[in-house]
Amino acid sequence: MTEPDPKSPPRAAAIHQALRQAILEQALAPGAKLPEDLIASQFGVSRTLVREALGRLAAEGLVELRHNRGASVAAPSLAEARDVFAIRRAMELLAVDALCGRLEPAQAARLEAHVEAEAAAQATSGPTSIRLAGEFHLLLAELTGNALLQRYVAELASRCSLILSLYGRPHSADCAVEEHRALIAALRAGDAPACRALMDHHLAAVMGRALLPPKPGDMRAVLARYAGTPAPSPPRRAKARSA
Amino acid sequence: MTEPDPKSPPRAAAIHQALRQAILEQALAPGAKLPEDLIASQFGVSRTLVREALGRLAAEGLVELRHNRGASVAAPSLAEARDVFAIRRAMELLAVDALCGRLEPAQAARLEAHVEAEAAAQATSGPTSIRLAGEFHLLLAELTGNALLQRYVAELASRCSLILSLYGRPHSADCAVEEHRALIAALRAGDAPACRALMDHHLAAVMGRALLPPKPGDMRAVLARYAGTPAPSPPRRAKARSA
DNA sequence: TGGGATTTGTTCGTATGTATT
DNA sequence: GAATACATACGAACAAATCCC
Repeated sequence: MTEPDPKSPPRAAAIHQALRQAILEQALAPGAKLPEDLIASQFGVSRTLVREALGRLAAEGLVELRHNRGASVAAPSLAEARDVFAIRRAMELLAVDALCGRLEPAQAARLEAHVEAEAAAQATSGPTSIRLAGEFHLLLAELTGNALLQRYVAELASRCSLILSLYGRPHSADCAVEEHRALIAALRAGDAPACRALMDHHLAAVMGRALLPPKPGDMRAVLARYAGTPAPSPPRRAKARSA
Repeated sequence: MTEPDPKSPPRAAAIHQALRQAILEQALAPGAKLPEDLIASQFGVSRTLVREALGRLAAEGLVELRHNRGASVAAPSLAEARDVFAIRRAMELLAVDALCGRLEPAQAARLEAHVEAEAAAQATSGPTSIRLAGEFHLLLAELTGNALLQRYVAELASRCSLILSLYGRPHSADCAVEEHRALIAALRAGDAPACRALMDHHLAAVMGRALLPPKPGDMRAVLARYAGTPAPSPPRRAKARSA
């Protein structure tokens, strides 16, 4: 009416976004039940919209939907974590390949401004720092101009956040800023191998944080899983759930 | 209880699958409207289940969902086609990387049996031949053991089919069989560069079919679009519907 | 094992928004 | 340009399944 909204405000998307944020911030822990009725009353809407939002979240892998048994926050297994990481790595390498040597000045400026914001937030706000570190990768995907890649990276990054909240350390973004800076430099220089290596190392650091939780001793076994080789530990079963 | 059905029959999934098949077989042409009421009565269910199915199809990129304007079969632009192809290429290269040199005998046997089925169908049934050619790629993804990769490849292959039905030739699977055989050989030999090159060439052939449609004359204009340059043909409108 | 409370799956009706004459 | 016809968005109620005691 009098409001400047060009599109009508999509109501289901608001619920979707709110639940998504709650999950990623661990306000809703992995495995937590998500009763439709409760959520509906909490948001002041009917169950229909909640259902739709839960359906989308399930498509993104953030919630698990069991027939006649309702929805719950996803609790990915380590095997699923490995799958997600492998695909995220491929997608982000695709992004840097597309950008390497083709970065326009305005795009480089956006990246550098973002990293500066990261550096600024690093000193003060913890949550903001984490959020910005993740959004750097979204920005990379966006700059490729490939909308589908952007969607996939967003989805995969979200699942990574959930996985890190399950298995990982609290995520110290200390190193991330420097690694982001180095990547931008390599992109500007058009050094494709360096770009790939930097991105690879950067993501491997994230993976490592997820896989070396309590005891540094089983690092080798954990890495063996990531490599996909059942080599030195045959009696290990792949059913490691709820650990 | 007495029935062997391990899961209850998900009714929405049936509608989803039926619509999906109808779209991929071009029984529903790109751009065609999909009225909830009509589909609901056709399937003998309420509009709610149809809505859910349409939502999933929209998440897969097979239908477009405009607010307050209903659903229609997706009609991807050439820019979207380029995006989909680029990501599919990365995903399938990831699959061959994971499989190269690690193919177990049973897995290799499955692949070869599939290719033999392709060869057999090639002489007789056209639709079956097309279906099997696509399922070869799904089988590759499945053999990696990465369930998420499998889902993504399935999704991307579906969108590719839709794109080919819009812009491509009728798809002659003649060459595919030989290319599939060559890829299996390279996977067994553990020749990673050859694997990547073969898969790359194979997918590039599919892309090429989509991009050189009726007249070889406007190839340049088409390629210009793919490059992302609006250069030589500004008066073209993107409204090509209901053709 | 069984019964009741709770939650989900589904249907149908109404209001709102869009396309058409 | 306004009124009509139609399709969609959303909500409330019914039926079925699950969970808990």
